[in-house]
Amino acid sequence: MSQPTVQLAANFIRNIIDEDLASGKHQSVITRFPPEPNGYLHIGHAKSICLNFGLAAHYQGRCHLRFDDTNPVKEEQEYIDAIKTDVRWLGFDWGEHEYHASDYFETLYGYAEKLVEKGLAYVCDLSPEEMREYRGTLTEPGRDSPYRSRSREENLDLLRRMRAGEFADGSRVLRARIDMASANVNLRDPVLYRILRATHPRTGTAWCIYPMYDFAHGQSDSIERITHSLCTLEFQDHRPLYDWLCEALEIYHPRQIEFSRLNLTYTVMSKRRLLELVNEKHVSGWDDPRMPTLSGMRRRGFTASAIRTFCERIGIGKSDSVIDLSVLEDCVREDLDQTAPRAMGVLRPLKVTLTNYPEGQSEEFTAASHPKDPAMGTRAIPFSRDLYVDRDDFMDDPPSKFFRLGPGREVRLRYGYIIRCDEVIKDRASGEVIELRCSYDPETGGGALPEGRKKVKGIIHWVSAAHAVPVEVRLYDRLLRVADPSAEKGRDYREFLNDASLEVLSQALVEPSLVEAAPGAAFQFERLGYFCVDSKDSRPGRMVFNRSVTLRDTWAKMVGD
RNA sequence: AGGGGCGUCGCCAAGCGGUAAGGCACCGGAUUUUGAUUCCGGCAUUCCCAGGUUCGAUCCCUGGCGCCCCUGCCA
Repeated sequence: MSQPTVQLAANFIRNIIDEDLASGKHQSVITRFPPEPNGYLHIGHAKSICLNFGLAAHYQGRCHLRFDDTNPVKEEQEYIDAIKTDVRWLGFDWGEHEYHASDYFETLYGYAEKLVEKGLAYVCDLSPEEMREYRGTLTEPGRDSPYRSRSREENLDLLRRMRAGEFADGSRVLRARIDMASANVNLRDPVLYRILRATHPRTGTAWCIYPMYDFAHGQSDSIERITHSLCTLEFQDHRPLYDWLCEALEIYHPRQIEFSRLNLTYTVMSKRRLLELVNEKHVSGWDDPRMPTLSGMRRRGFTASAIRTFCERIGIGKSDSVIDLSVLEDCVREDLDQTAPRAMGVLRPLKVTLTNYPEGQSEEFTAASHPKDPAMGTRAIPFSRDLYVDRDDFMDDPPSKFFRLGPGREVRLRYGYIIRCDEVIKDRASGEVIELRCSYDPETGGGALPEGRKKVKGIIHWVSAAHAVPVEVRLYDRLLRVADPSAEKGRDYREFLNDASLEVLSQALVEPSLVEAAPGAAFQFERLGYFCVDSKDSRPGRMVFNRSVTLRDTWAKMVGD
């Protein structure tokens, strides 16, 4: 697999790398994408993936895929597999460089003994509650643990027995001996190892002690000779510890650089919240098309290319940001406009009978699959007396600017004839419009416009009743009703879930050329939006289409959306 | 006086002492058998505020103000 070309806009991290290369500090660039396999990847991860792999590609270095698998109680093989699938789908290749922090458990343990031998770590018997007490607060210094002054010999003995499984879970920890009075809480003798009897997806029950993030991440970076270790802003306070450990251990010292994480309007991005949405059944799963997960977006019909473009456009910085969903949607439209074949589909069918078209007769029109790309070919569209158009394209009492059907109004059927609405049939009881009786102009087939005939402004899509394929269409909308739930102080994002985020249309009809469409295939339903065949629920006899994104709609905007 | 960050157009974001890139959004207009696409044009005399240094400051200094993160044996 070749790396996709990733355009990299200027950003402060590139500036740092340029300086490091110019000064000779580094000859090449090695980055890494370090997910914890405790959930599915989301678009925020895509930002990190594109950054890390993009930088590696740009500087002709390399990027490792490394699983930060140091907490077996939360991590699962299912997530490891899904993460690899998603990174590959996004278009990146880590080659031989797949690593796991668990690959380094033995080395990491050796580092722990080294720290003990240098008098820089000790085994502490404080309970979690006691430790919290001793830690102090943000404004008050902590106090030294009574176990802080154990001898090296005793610490080494205790550490070895911790590893050997002689102590109960949670009864002791290994701590770095730094400074209980530090203004940076992370430096108040942070825990390095805890006792935890859990089956690890890769190491099974080989270990009963596991290193903490702070004692695994930087060390793994060091082992892999990562030059620039990029992470999100919340780790800034950990950098002094990252640096302290590299110095104390006297090992290769990568540079940690932090950037701001991605937030998108109308959704949530943390794995914790996404897990909640899944567990509480607000969505159908991690790959629900409303989820900001990569698997959800893929199923929604967003392309890897669009997501890469998005990650390039939003840039990299250090200020808290919330990116407008429209940026992502624009990337999706930009990509799909070029690649998606056109087709016609009617979402909410309204019957149209052409009173002057012979019963039993039919004909075919040839339609281009793409208005600008002849190479995409054409398809045949059957036409007959009985048609369906979308209910949205008819108004009983339309304003003059409404260029569609209404009593006495003329409109062109896309690729077909101009028709005029002669009669509106309503249900006697409900008053609902149930049929339009129209007449067609035989001189106007396939877009023809006879001399002297005035052009009609409106063009609408349609399907032939006898030829159309009944399908299910799922319309998706924003997950939340508010743009930025974090701005709603003291309120839970679940209060803002959008009840209308999924609308299932079971009566939809599509043109017959779509029966062959494969799962995942994307189309533009003309005048409506981009749709793809659902990769999970679509069946040959009952196809399911997901709306990826609507087309821009200036009419909807005019009438006030 | 707890520590660490951030503050350039509605949302992102370049900019690194020489007189405010770009994208999205928004507003016009042209083309159009998708009210789509495409195409033209508009959109920060101003960079959180106040002082200072300088011939000149968004970029340097000082002092404010606002927002975010940190007290897991999570990552």
